[in-house]
Amino acid sequence: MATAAERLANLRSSMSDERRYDPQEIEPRWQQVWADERTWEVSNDPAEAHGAPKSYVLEMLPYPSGEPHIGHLKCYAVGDAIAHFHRRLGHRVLHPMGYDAFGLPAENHAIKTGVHPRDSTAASIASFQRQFRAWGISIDWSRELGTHEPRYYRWTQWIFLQLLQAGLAYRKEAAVKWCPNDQTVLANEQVVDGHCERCGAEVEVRQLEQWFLRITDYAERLLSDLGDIDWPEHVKTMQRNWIGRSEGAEVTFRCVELGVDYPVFTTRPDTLFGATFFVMAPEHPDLLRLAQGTPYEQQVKDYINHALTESSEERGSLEQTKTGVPLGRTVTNPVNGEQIPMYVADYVLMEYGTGAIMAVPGHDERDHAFARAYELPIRRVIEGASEPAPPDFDAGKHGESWERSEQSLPYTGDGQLVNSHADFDGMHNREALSAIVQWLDREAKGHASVNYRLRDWLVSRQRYWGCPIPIVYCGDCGMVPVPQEDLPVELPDIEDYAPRGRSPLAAAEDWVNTKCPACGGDARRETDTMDTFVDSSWYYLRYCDAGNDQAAWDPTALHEWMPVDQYIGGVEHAILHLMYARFFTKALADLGHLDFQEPFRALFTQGMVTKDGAKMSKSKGNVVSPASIVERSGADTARCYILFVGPPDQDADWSDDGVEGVHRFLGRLWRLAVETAERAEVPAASDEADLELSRKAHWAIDKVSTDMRRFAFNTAIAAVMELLNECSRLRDQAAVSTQRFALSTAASLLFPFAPHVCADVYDILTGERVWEQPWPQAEPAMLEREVYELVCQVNGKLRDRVQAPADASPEELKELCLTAPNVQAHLDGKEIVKEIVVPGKLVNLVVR
RNA sequence: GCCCGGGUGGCGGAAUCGGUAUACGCAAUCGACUUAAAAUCGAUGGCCCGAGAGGGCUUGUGGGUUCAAGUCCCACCCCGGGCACCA
Repeated sequence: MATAAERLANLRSSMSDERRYDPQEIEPRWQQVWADERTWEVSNDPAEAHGAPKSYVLEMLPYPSGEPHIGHLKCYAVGDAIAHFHRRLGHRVLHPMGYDAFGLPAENHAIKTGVHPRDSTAASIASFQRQFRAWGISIDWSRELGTHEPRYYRWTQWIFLQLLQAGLAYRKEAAVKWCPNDQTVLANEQVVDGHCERCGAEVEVRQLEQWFLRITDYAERLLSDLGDIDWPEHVKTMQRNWIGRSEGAEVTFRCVELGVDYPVFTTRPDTLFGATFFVMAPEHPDLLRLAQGTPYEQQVKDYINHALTESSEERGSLEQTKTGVPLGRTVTNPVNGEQIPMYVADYVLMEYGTGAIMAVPGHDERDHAFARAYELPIRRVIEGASEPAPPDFDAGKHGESWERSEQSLPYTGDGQLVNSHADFDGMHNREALSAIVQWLDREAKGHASVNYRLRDWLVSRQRYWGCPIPIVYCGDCGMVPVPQEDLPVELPDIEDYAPRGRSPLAAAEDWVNTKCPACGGDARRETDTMDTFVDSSWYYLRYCDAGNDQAAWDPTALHEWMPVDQYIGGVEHAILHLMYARFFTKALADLGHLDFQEPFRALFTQGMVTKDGAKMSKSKGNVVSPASIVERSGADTARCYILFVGPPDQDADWSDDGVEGVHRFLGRLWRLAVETAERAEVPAASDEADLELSRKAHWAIDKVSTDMRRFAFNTAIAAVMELLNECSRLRDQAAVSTQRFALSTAASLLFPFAPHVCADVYDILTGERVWEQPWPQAEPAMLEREVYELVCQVNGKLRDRVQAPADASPEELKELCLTAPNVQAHLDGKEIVKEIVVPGKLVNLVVR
């Protein structure tokens, strides 16, 4: 590499009259330096840290499909800026990269084009690698991984077996979405309006044996530990809603005829006296037994069959009128001994609570709608103090008694209990709630209980392109885990990976037929693969010790780096990925493999990039390719623009004109640096201008430093623009040395956003490497001024501005304000009734 | 329906703790350089009135608190996102 002086000499001879900012020349040159010297690699050896604090900066790993898009550029531009900033603050930064390479899109693409997913994935990964290098992202490439590589998924399988051993993985029959045309199970995302995304056939529901992970065991901790992490509030709220904790009671209703107890979960035990019927979900296993021998037996069978084949979209529709069928049986309401009729209805969900509910039509909208449809009794048991009158209420006719009218039901608010029991009537419902639960507890008819919306995680996929589940089925031994030393169970390299009936792997006879690890007899492999979200639930751990082929990780390596200090990614992962990763961390910690509870200490979610206000999509033809921008304007321009256009956590609209503006700015910086580097040392023509430029540089250091910490990259870049504008304005008045200082400071501050041109500018001006310099420090003295502009207001309106000494007393400031010419004009004989003096800012005179 | 974001010039946006609204950039207009254009450099710029000095108005709408409100409070309108028969 030529020295700065040699390069300047070259520039002089090659472009005698004009220097052009040429990112195509600058960017590869610096990328080469960083690649040759492996600048961004970091070791796990704490001895090499020299006491520097660690910082793990991580962007969500990309799903390699096709070319990187503009959203990737934004994500990695944000992450790289933070990584660079932390390095310059003296931290040891881990900033790795990998690929979430298994999954349905690659497989569907493969089925469509006939290219094997292995090949299309490899091509896409190569394209991501090229782009990441071209963007100049500071990645530790020594830790690169792909979740589809056996050396990675060997440990995914190991984790699965750990969970199995701990009882956190289990098999259960479950209803899955089935496309009768493609003969395959579909993921929920592949079902669009009840139809197969690919062929359009109507989707059916099938009962199949599936693998689940017991995330529900962790519901409470996943909820409560949200308090310990620095995540955006809206993401935490989404997770809270998804976990959906409800407090209430479990209450037992007995079917005397059959002698069976049916517990229900309710959040409103205070309305128990208003329960006038009882409803079970169509999937409830006892329905046929209950209906047997009653006049409703056939109706119940028909209803169940119909309900189970209906798609969840149809069933879930709120508009749909409530349907159901009586079971011909009754249960006893435990609080008053009433016999209430039992129904089956599809508005009750089997997966929540106990799959059965007590129906209180007076105080629940759904139960009310059902009661109206089937003419069931509706009883008021709570009276609100300020219930709104029904729209058709006529005060003259009914007096004050409308509250008791059935017209105003259902009422879901708070109030006093009525029509319940002498012990509870008149009580406020909140008090009655706990009183009734205590009573139930004493009578052994119920108890306080908590329910969650969160369901266990269905992880099996009947698909080819995924991590095989390391299980073998033996005729004699049953289900046998593959021993750890036999891992990985490699995904066989089959040609016919199109799904037919069961998993495509079932057709790979050589692979499926195996020996039982326990008894050595004939056995068959599990043919389902794992959901891709399993692969990405632990990759951040593997980066810490990516080369380890003896274990998933060495605990000391994790101890060194985890948890991730700053995680960056799109909000679209607010629930699934971020919940699964938290679950894995907690489960692995419980199994003694980790010594921390939360994987991501801080989270930043970046906004979408749109074009003309719309999401970019191939069908709209409004896709902006990062590669073409980088080719035309350079990576520095592309990265800076995407951060300058607006706050990075908000959506941003792409504008080609805006890109031009940023490109001009970088060009101005570079040209002014080259010109200044060539100038001989000249003292300041104006000491005042010289000081002003120095001050502006220190102001920019201060401004950019605070903006970096609050992810306000747009205003940080604006501050460097202001500094550069000042450099241009004062170029002939300030000393050349001050110019050099100001320009190299600009480059130093902008380096996290535009690393190539800033490395070049810094080198040209100083001969030093900017990434090896500590982050600049503003001198406090340079941030203070001896005079400032005092704002003079009369009655809160700005009337004048005067120069005020920084150390002036409030009295002096008031006097200064009074002498301001335009203030005088507005006082004009009026009486000053109040004076507000805010030193450093303004004086406000209130006159009458 | 419920829960989150957001609404500021022609446009993207700034205003960090209630204290100069419109930083920075784009687009625009004018000027310099040029035979010319591009590139570059310099200047102007919220709206209305005024020759100017200056004045009035302005942060989705309507109210309120305050010496002072884009910022706080109340009510409403619009846009975007998440969840949605979870008992």
